[in-house]
Amino acid sequence: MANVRGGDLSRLRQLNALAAIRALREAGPLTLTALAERTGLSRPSTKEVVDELAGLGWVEEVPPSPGTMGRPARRYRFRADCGHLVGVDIGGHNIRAALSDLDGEILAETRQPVRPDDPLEERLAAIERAVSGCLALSGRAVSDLWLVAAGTTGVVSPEGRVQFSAAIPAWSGLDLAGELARMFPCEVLVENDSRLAALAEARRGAALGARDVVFLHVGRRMGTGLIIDGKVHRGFGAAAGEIVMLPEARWYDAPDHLNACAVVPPGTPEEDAAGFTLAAARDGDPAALAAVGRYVDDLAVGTAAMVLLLDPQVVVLGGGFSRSADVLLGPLRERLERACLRMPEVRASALGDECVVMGAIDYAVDHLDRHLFTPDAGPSLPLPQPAGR
Amino acid sequence: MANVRGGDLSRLRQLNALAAIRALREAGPLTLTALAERTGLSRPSTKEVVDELAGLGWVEEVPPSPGTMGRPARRYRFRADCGHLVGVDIGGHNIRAALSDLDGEILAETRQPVRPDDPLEERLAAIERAVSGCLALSGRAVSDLWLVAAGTTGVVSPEGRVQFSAAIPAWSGLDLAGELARMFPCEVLVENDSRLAALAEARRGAALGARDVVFLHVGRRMGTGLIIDGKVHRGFGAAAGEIVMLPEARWYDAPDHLNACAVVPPGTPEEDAAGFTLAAARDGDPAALAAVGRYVDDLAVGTAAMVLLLDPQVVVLGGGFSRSADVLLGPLRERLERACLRMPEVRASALGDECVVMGAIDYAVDHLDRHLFTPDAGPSLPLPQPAGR
DNA sequence: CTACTAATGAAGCGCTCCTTCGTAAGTGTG
DNA sequence: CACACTTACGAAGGAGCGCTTCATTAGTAG
Repeated sequence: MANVRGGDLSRLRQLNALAAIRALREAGPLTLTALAERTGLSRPSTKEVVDELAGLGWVEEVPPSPGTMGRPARRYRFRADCGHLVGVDIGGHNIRAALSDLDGEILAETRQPVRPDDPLEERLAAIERAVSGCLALSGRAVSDLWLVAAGTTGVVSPEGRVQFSAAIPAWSGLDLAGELARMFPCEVLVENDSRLAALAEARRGAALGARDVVFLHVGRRMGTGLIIDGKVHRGFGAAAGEIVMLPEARWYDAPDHLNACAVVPPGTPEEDAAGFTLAAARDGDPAALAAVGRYVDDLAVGTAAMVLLLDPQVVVLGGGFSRSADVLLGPLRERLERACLRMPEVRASALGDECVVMGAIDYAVDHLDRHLFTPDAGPSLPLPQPAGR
Repeated sequence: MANVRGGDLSRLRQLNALAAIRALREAGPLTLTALAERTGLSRPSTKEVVDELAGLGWVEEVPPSPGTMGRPARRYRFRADCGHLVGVDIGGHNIRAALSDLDGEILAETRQPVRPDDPLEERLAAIERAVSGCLALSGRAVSDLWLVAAGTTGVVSPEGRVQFSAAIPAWSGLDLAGELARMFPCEVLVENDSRLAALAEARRGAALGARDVVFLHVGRRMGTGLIIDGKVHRGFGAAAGEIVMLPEARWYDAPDHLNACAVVPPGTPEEDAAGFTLAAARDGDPAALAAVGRYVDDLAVGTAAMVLLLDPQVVVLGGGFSRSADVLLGPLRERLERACLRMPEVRASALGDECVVMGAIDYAVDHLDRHLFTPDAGPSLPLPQPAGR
């Protein structure tokens, strides 16, 4: 049982202000009458609340909608642009950054190519370049940032330290949250990239609206992200989703089936091999199809374990190989049908390469919602003084 | 974003009344001053709130604690006895029922032996007998019941229908929630028994305080229950936790290792066989120890899958075989150490056979808390008119 | 019996929301 | 272009809730 605190009149006002903000964020610009209806307050009270919020910079008036009967009503909107969020995707070959407003609307995006064996400093510098790029593109200063959320490969500790990363050797052991906190004068969040990808698919992608989602990162490396009851599931030690480590789930070596296919030209670097097999399978090549079959056989084992255990509404196929989702989805569904008690929907990622950045943004938005716009949780309004414009 | 409703003064009073109730439930009898401190209200306001709650029957005065300096303060307590809950455990061989007050404090318990192949009517009658027994023992009438929560083996649909039960043949397809609703004039909840057992262990058993818990039901049949973020995880179609169905998890046939051991006397009925092996293993019999080793080998595979996937704080070993936890825990820990990224605590059930009934009670308490004692969720106070005494 | 301690109860104040009503600012029609 | 109609605005008056203050009461300690 969490909060036992009661409150006085000012608390009631705060509650009503929060309700007004939530209503405006959900339904866009609203007239006083419409807002009063949604919040359940009377019009005069609504007016007072809105005036107060306008004074604080959270809300502003927009021109009335023309062509209506009667006296035109003043309309107000939530100023999603009074603060900004940055999401970063730290991958082996690319650093992506995106800047959004408080509603998670993307305002700018950048990409910085890097190499897996780049030294630590170079990669950190690339992160800084990527974010600076976003700020420049959108005409904002670093002081406009309220929150930076980063997703990275590897196991991330609850405190934001990278415990171990197979994809980025120099990354293991790094206090990523600390480095980012040194870089940016605002709060910093760090999460595992697959978990953020899962969140993005659940919030705006292939699993829109679902509260229980399993995200499969299929590619040269395998990974998973779980959304449970609408929230990212981290686990007690932030190590959830690491089913790849279980030999019996047959995930770790699964991509080898695609690499070892006869259709791959000799001498192809390992990182490009699977692409040939998947392409050939799409064209109907029997050897490639067989290889894909063996790959999906393995993929389905770990996936079935997750589906049986969690009974998600949707399974989303993401990661590099999901570009070949047309080749993979059918066989995967077929095997899951046989193995699962209740067949979930199985869909391809709708966000592709943007998945992790989007997820980082959504994660930041969630954090804000919870800490700023939810009663009984944290300091509540009014905190980060929204800029005067 | 859930609730967008604001509220007026009466809402504030409701919030404060709820805060007072929660404080009293958490900390037992409190004086006005103590309650005022906890709720953050002033003393006069607290008085008014308490008076109102006393009028409604939610709260009552208790004698002041003697031997204090100054004028003795009046003390108040939450009347946990103003409503009652029943939990039922519907197993193959036993029907257990328990009656508790609104705080989940057990007031009476009964057990009715049944047989797996009993006809439907007989089993339903046994449920009714078990509950009547509790009512008689505690001197309550069926009209005092606010909520009945039942746990049953098998897959239970979100609506409370038993989809399939291997342990109780006649049970499959039954609209259990409907049957119970016909039996009792109050709200009825139905859940899978392993999930309720998991909840009990997380609330008052071996995993007390943990928010992410994996409960393993080890016995003649295998099952699991998941507590995620403090709540029972059902999954979208209420089919979560059915990892037994996955051949690769090697759970379904795992008990056979114990049944097939040489130490089991020939002619032993299958349901008693494992007991001999576990007992012999405790005495150090090499053949039995080897059989237990093979059993745990299999058990550990599915368990490792769950631990890797969910990263729980605690894994609880429950079910019939958990009476031999001393024999099982060591080998299981050893195998998990090797397989898992972060080793969870592995503990034996603290509640034993009472696990499911307790869980049913806890589930009912949770339901009440959410619907009655939490702001912004459901009808809120005052609803089921608490009895006058 | 007196001093001290701590809770009680009543009175007065301020804040927030509500309802009501007259006024203002548009559109549509003759 | 004036009028009726529609819809929103703004001010005024009233009720409910929580706060602070202070005299009073009911105990214990010496």
